[in-house]
Amino acid sequence: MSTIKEVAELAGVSIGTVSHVIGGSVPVSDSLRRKVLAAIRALDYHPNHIARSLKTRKTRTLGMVVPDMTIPFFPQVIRSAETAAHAHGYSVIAVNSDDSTARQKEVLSLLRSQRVEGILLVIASGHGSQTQVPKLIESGIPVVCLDRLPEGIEVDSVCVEDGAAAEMGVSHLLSLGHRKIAILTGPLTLRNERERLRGYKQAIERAGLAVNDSLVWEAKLNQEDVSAVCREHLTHSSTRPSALFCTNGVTGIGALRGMAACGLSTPEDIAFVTFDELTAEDIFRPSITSVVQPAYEIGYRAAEILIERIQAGPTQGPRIAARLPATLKVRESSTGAEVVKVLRGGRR
Amino acid sequence: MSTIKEVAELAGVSIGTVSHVIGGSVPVSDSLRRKVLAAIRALDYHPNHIARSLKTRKTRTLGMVVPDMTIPFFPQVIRSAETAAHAHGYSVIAVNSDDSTARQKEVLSLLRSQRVEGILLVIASGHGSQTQVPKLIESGIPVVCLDRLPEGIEVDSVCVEDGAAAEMGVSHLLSLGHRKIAILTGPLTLRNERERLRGYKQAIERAGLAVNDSLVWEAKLNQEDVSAVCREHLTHSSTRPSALFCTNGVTGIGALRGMAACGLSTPEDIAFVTFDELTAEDIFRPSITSVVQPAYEIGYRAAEILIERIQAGPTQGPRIAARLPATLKVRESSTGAEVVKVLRGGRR
DNA sequence: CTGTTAGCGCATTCAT
DNA sequence: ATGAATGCGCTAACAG
Repeated sequence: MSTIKEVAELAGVSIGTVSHVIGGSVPVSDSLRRKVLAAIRALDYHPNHIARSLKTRKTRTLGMVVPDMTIPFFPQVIRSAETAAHAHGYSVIAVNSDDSTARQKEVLSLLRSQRVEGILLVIASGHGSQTQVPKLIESGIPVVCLDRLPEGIEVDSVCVEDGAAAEMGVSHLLSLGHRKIAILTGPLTLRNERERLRGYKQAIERAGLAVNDSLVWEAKLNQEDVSAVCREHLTHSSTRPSALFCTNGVTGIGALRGMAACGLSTPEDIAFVTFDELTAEDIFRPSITSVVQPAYEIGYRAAEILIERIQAGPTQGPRIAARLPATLKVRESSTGAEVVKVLRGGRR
Repeated sequence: MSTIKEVAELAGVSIGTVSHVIGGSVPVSDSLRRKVLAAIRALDYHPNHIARSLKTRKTRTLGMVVPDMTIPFFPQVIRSAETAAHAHGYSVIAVNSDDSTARQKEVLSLLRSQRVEGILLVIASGHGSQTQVPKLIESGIPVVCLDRLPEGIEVDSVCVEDGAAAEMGVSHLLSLGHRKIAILTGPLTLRNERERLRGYKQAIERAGLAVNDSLVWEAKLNQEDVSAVCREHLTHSSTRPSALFCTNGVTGIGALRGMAACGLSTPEDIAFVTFDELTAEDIFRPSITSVVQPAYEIGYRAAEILIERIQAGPTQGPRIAARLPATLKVRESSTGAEVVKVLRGGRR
């Protein structure tokens, strides 16, 4: 791996000149520029970003932490963040936290050591407090939280309008005549899960019904736990709800599995609506009514906000809290029919 | 962001001593170590990897290039590679090439500038030659190719036994009595697509049939093109095959869409088998018979091989070509029944 | 055991 | 327009 020095020698100029033609900021005569470019090609020279960063104190790199890239929602967000970053000359390095606060701590520390200029963070769902975040921000590394927002921490954030989105899904079930609607959430340690639960309650109460706590089910974000919780609540037909609303894709898939395990199917036995799309709904049956998040926009906006913060410097401007509307895609799991309607969530 | 110097000052020791307690290689007295540790905590000090890397010429980082993380196969591979890397003290930074050779060139150059110690590469499918790869290897950066292997280039590789896997899928259709079996491949510029096609032909010929070129369909890796190709071949019932084999998840989904657009369904009108799983097959209908790749193992092995190469130094040992067996999951799209059988691909 | 020092490769003054 | 010199933060070799 050749260095700027070798390029300079081969071109017969000083390293300063080489640096100038690479940087482009300082003018260089055409003859020298040509020689330098030739030498660069001859040596297959690739500037050492490490050294450059050490000098300039800029890495042009964003860190991104997600719980688990194999959950389909996240690759979409990462990719759009990458696109936005790229448009501003930034790269993004994405890492998994395994949805563990301990591991999240490790990767944040790693990202810090790598001197990323900002961090896009989807927090882990464990109980650990998110004290790292203010530390990061204090120390000059802007953070934008996506999707899942931490408690009581001043930080820029981008997510869907959780409450309104959930309310939209549940209202849809109510409008279909359902009165006994259960909700299956992920860990309520996550604020967005609580928000979605709030939206559910609001919809129920607006319909003049009372919230029945025995219809509020909480599960961890893994298939086993979700299925177990479902089976526990679905075995007895007396207590069974007529409809089920799931607050995310993981609980959504798990619930369908749990229902299948109980010999129940949707929409025949239980009407079903979930956050997030589970599959190619145009092909597979039952097609599932979904509250769809604007995943692409969430990632894109988050990266843009982050880069703006970076470029604005450590200004203590007001925190940005972008809330994007979700879309309700009505399919047969709720209606029983194969009609597909689309409702846009209102921006409020 | 504090530096080692500040830590040293606060602790009242030299920067050498701080470096020693961090590195752990050189013994330090307990009293000093405690002081240093306290200073580190007090300052919330995070060692600058940039500076460290510049000095040690090691980044402990692997680069990984995939065409598109939103294709479900890739996040699995990335995650397992990350797991393997982490076990050896490495991080991985994954980037998308958008399946474009031009963009791939850019990101490889970027990765090189970032001085990653090795690269896991899933090549783009365009026509561009992969001359970058030998350059990378020559210059001391080991490369392991996954999934898609470049032409005529000496490089370590890990992928599924493409030919055998395809043959297994097609043989399954033959065993069901199908005689007019079409194959829908991705770009045949990709060797693995050609290998899968070879497996198809082998199965057909072993059954004593002749390969009919009009049943070999090729499409680009995007929904529009795949659907168009399908519709073109499926509209006339006279030329319609009784079964369709798709060589990857993208053409698989696209084909199902194309079939739906022609008013055809599987398994009733056309038996269907595809590489890769398309959805949660235990829940949605039709469940699709799939040739399943060991995604986790592919990523894991690839990372292990790469790290071994890195640690072995620029030895010119023999190239490793790991070929992993696929699994055939028989479901209703081929059999019409809801039985599920599982056949393991033989390791040969 | 502890401290001192010389670069790692590069961008950037500051001269010329 | 070009070049020489400085130092970013750190590790490793060495001296004490």
